[in-house]
Amino acid sequence: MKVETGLRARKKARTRRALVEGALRLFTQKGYEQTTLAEIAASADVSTRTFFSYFAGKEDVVFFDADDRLREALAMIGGRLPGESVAALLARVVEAGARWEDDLTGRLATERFHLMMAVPALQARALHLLFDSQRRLAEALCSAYPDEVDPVTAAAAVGSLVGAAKLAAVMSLTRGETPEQAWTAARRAAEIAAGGLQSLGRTP
Amino acid sequence: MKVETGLRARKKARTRRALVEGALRLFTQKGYEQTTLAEIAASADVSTRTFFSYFAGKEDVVFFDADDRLREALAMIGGRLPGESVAALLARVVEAGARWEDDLTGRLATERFHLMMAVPALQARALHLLFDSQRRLAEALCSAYPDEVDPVTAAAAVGSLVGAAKLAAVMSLTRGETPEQAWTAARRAAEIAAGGLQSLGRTP
DNA sequence: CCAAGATACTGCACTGATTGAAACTTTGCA
DNA sequence: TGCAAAGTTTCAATCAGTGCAGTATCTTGG
Repeated sequence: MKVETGLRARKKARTRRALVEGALRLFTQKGYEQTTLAEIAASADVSTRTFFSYFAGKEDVVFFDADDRLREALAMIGGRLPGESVAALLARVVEAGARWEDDLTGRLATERFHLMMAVPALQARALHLLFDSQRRLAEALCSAYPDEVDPVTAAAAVGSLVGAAKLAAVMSLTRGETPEQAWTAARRAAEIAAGGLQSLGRTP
Repeated sequence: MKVETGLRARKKARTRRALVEGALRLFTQKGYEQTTLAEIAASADVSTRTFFSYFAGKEDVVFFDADDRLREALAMIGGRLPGESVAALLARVVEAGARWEDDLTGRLATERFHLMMAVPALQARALHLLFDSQRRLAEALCSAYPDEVDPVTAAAAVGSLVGAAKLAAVMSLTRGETPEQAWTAARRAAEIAAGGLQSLGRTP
């Protein structure tokens, strides 16, 4: 896993970033579907055809950092602290995800939220990515706790936590709340999920 | 909500069914992306344009019964038994979903599974549909338990249960297990999620 | 420093999904 | 029967995505 450093690699990185920035700017300016690939490519001074050697499709530009984030989460699970419980580990992973910062990510996070809420195609892509991530996280969890966690348990743990958090966050945003409130809702939902549902529906 | 019965309505229903059957047959025969809308339309003796007055897109044919199933689930939540706990109600809903039968649904369930596992576009659509359903189920849950369940709790309950079940099912299928085994995995995952994750990762 | 060889970029043609508009046909009903 | 609504078809246009062939640009071994 060596870090590329040649001229070629630097140029690629610059173009990639130009594509992301241009695309996100255009998307928020004129709307996602109103923006054509030709315009995005033009904004980064490459041909339309070249766009596809950087991203597999129009939607993927928006999730340019998904790979890195997943990689980080997987690394955290792989390097779990000895004696740490599954719940505690997953809590750490979620927390790290919430804090993720990055030149682009930080600056564009809010716009991306709005885009995702507004554009069905992006919602679908987001869910798909998130789901694939869950699958890989669950697998990693199995490997990290080979004696204690079987595949179904791992799926239950990851799916339940992420499922609860995601739904709570989106519903919060749909209700018109701020991204901060959404994060709070997500954490609370994750806690509820972690604690189990048995007690719900009878006033405590 | 009256049931249409005229010639017009019967004809529409017949065409719709023809489109679904033709599409599913072609999909499993030659593959999803290898099948064009023109072929699907031809298989039902309508023009390509007309296809779009029955379905919003190519992917939607595959999920022709999603609406009905959601409607049923919402009705069950709306008519919850007095005194029934959230967990018990949701368990009933899941169970009813698992038993869903229908001329087409039953016959095509397995093929649909295979398609969904194989075609990314369908996975994405499925997740999106499922997510929207979750959102509406959570809202219904809020209304059904106005005094005991706030939005975040409802999201946590639905998201956690569905998230766990879905991930477990898909991972089971990915592992090459049968649809029956996948259902079993899903139920077990849902139980684990319902019971909470606190205890995981320490040998019981 | 230079020639291969590998990579990346471009233009072009083409398939196929999706949409809008206008003309036409069928069905429901007075 | 004859009109209006609903449903279809035809036609044209847009745009995402893909395959291909040729060109331009790095990287590397010598």
